[in-house]
Amino acid sequence: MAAIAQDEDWTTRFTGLSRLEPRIREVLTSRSQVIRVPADTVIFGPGKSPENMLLLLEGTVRVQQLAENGREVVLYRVTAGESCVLTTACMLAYEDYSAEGVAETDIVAAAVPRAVFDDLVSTSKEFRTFVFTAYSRRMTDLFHVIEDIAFRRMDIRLAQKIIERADTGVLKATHAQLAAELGTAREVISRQLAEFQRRGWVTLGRGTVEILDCDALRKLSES
Amino acid sequence: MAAIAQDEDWTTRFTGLSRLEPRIREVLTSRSQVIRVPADTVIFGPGKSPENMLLLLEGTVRVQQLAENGREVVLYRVTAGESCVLTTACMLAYEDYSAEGVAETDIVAAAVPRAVFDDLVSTSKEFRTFVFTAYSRRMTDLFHVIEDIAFRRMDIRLAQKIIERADTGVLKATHAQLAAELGTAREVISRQLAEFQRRGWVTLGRGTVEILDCDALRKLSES
DNA sequence: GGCCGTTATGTGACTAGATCACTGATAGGC
DNA sequence: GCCTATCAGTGATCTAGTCACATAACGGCC
Repeated sequence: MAAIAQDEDWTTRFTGLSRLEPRIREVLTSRSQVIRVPADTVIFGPGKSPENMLLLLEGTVRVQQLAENGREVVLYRVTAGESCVLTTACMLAYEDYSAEGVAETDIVAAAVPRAVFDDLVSTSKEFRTFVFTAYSRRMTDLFHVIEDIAFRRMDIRLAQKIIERADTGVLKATHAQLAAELGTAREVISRQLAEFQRRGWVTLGRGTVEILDCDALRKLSES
Repeated sequence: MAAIAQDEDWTTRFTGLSRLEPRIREVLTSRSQVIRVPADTVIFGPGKSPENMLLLLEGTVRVQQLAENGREVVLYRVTAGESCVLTTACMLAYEDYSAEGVAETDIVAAAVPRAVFDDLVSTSKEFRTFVFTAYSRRMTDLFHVIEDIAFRRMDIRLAQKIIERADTGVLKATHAQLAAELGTAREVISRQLAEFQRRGWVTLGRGTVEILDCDALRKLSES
């Protein structure tokens, strides 16, 4: 996670933008602004549509759906090198959505103004492909979320999530946070984790889940 | 639902395309082909990506998610005057999706070849807006589906679906079809409908649900 | 170190929903 | 009038979500 140099050509950090014609690259870098946003900032959400399309250079944005009763579910994450299409979506059209994007870490992003975005879409085939690919990927992500929620068992989903988000072998998250990830209730997570611990797959601590038997978790998550 | 005249300018049927410049309109109509597809045809799906973007002139396309265990859930419907963005999505990029689109009725659509689509996106701001609006709308639809599945009770969702799909006061659908709409099991629907009938809100027949008390259903669906 | 408010987790009882394995009912074709 | 789909009803059982709590661990602060 290298820092961004002041005049670095960050376009090369995006798969899909690497082969832009120099002229387009110039437009993109010169007419957009690199911004920094602290962790936990709400980037967009009901009643807060951003002016710009964001291209994430560093950090991750968590996009989640909120329900009236306070429960949540994570839809997808935007990581460095990806664009936040939802931003584009509400920038260009529809506003009636109930999802919000939150900076999960401190963030560095290129903010591309609406007009520049439109210009680039119309003049660069590469950029068009980049944008449409981003849309498709998100759609696909949403399909997977729907499939998971509607048809997969909680234990399987939890095992999967633990593996996915525990890079070091220890996952730092409370049961409540995991519940919000998966769109379920905290008690459900507590009980499932207790069961995993009983089987010797994990050790639980306050705010942590330590993986003992990754293979067992993986096996469950693939069943 | 008037028939399509052979050389009709169908672009006016689409909100968002009505103010196209004549040159663009000409490109769109002359370089795309009006096709007819019988009901129940799979328009796209895993392993079947179409060559063209479809603009629906008549009929509806049901887009649904399939699970391995045979269960399904309806994601959204594309109606006359809308475009099938998923088609665009898989046309332009990503292929790994598990949703499929099925002609729910006989269909008349304008098939816009990939090259023409790309041309139009780059040359017409109106067309761009049209495409992005379509994407946003679908995204929003998916958010609602997720919210429903994750957080709303089955009885509420069923009441809502009955009202939504029973234009004449009688809904023609089997319990299994309603279950596939809502992503649940047939038995769950049968029991819920039995309860609605017990309360005097509907009368059930083989393959039909007749609404007796629409207000009661609406009240439930809004709670 | 002991006190205290906050946050995190544990647990029982209950309701809703999903699954399984059936049975019974009805329409339509012959 | 019979046969065979297809459609609908039902009990038992399991998983998941809800509610109402009881404990337990941490992080200051005196």
